[in-house]
Amino acid sequence: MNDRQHEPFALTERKKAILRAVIDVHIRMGEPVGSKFLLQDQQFSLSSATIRNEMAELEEMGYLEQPHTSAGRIPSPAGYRLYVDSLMTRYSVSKQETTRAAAIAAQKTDAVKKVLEQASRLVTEFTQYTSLYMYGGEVAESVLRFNSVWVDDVSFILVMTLSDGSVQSRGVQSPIPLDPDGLKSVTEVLNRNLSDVPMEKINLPLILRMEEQLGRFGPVMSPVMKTVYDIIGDPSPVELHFTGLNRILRYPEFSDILRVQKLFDLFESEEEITRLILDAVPGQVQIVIGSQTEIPGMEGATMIFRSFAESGHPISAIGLIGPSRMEYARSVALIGLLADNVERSIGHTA
Amino acid sequence: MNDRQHEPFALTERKKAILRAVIDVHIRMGEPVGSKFLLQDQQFSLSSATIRNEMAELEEMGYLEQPHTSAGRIPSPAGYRLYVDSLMTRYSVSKQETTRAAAIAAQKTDAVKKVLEQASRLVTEFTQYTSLYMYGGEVAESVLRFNSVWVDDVSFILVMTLSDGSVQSRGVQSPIPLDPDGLKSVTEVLNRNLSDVPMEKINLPLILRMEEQLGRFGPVMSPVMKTVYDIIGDPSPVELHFTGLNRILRYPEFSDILRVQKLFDLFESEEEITRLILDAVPGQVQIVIGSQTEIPGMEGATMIFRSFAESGHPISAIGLIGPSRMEYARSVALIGLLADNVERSIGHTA
DNA sequence: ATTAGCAGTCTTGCCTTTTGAGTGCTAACA
DNA sequence: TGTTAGCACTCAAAAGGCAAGACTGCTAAT
Repeated sequence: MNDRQHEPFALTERKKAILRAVIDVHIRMGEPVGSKFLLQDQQFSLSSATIRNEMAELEEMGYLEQPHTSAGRIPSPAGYRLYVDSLMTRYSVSKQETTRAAAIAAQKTDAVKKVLEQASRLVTEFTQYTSLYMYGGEVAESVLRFNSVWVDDVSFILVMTLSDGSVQSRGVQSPIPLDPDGLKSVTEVLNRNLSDVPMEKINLPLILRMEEQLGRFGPVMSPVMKTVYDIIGDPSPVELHFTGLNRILRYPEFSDILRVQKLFDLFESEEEITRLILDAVPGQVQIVIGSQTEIPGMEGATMIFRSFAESGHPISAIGLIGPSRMEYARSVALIGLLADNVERSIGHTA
Repeated sequence: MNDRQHEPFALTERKKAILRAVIDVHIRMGEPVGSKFLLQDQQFSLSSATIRNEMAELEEMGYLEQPHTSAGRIPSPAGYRLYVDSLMTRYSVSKQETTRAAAIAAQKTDAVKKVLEQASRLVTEFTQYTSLYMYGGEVAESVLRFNSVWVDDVSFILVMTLSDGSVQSRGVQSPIPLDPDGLKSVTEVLNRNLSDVPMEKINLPLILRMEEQLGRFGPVMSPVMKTVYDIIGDPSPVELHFTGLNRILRYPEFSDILRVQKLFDLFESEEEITRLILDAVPGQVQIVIGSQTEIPGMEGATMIFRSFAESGHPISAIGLIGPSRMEYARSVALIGLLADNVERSIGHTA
């Protein structure tokens, strides 16, 4: 219907070069970049007028935009997208960064959360952007084996080896006096009836049957089952943590308090960001350019992250959030490096 | 030396009433309050001129200040101090608040941190201010007793009952094949040599002696000692967590991005706030009016908190941070209520 | 296809003016 | 002696006007 049958512009090499230059400069300076400045900053064997023409076409193609008529150009979300997908020059991590990151893999603590947190701290330290980590409530399906340690007449320690390989222990108060032999039979009954039984299969008949088998030690079941439920019962909700929230405030695009408010509302609700991570393909660095999404509050911000999967779906992640005008190459490389090390570390424990 | 021998003003009841009124109104409106407005808002049987005189004297006494000559008065830090100490009208918590808060004490999970976190969430939900909790690295002094659970030839689980009453377990990989009897003797040696021995007393000669006692199982000591060190060795640093950081952005006194930056820098460093809590008297609600301290970034903000002590010194805390213009009475009451419940809850576990 | 030159646009900074809220002071009053 | 009405004064904040400067788009020449 539109009469303007407009020969679509081709993305020539020269256009690419100019687009890259514009984005590079904008990332460095944070301000709209004009044809004249571009000319003297980067070396092009062209005149400013030609660059102006090219920039006008790049704008029509949707890669650049103009805050107002008499201003320079800034990259559009689509421009950033093209940039990160195929324009930017790779960054290779420094020796020092590699070494520091390796420390994550070195410590093989059981605690996945600690590893993620440390990685997240390093992200902020390296990049100076706000970093985040998601920690999925990795709830074991079932208890593989029960062991117990006798403490005194009314208390003992229940040690549970879980289906995910981890080990949890809890103190249990017994409502009746219990000698070491009694405890032994309790443990046996638990192993016989509950080994590798998922939570949803543990029902009242089963519990009653166990109480019966225990005879006079039956009353012990009540606190024991409470403890079991505590361990494999309710899937603790996904956690989302941020480090270096002050960092994002340093950028002029977030000098408007209203924008910061919206961004922090987004952080606080946790929901949107969590879903973003859960929906993404695990194992590779993702770049989400805020204004390309429908997520309120993400305008002008970009999130880079990589998630870690367990049996197929993402369960945890590390990443960063900064202005869309961001050092992409470096950020992507560093998230990749740190994620590699996290993966190695939590792989070790399994 | 100063010739101006100025009869010091007395803090008459009328002055108190006016000061209270000024602060009440300022808390509600957020703007400097003038004599005329005060008159029509609250009912005084006085003229605006009289109030002006009184306010001028209150200013000279240091309780009020004037942003500029032609503005109303705002409370000074000292004014707020007087207000919270003796002027404000008590707030009594609602039935609903009491009930909700009681849920904290109800769940007696081992995890102190979880309790603090939940309390912190409730603080924000109730008051709509940014809340925080501090969680002190409660490191046990020593291991009271070792128990072990045999898993397979090369791995076992070490269960340690600590001096603070808690129980920790860790999987250990053995460098040499180990049968159940071997594990038993390892455990015996540990109990004989390390029971209730504080970290600083565990030195190389002691470890060597144990290896000797173990004979061919000596090599097991290395991973075991690593685990022990992991549990009682390095005091994990004090943690400080915030909830509802977006809340503070809603107040006009924090609409200036520079102020917000400084405040968030303060949050991020954690050091100053941690010390504030550690230096305070535990067990009672503390009110720290930012501008009365030397802490950079606290200007215009007020922190209300209560800490929990263990053997005398503060180890954890919950609290909130908001603008100095804050609903003090309600905030204090709610922090008190929630802290009571936290105390009850973590008391139960001990 | 490229470029020089120029008119046109729109933000930004700066200065001045106006407005209005609130004060302090003086003089009258109970 | 304490209280009040009235008035001149101050100062921040808002509104308006003006000049500077940075870029652009377009036209015409190369």
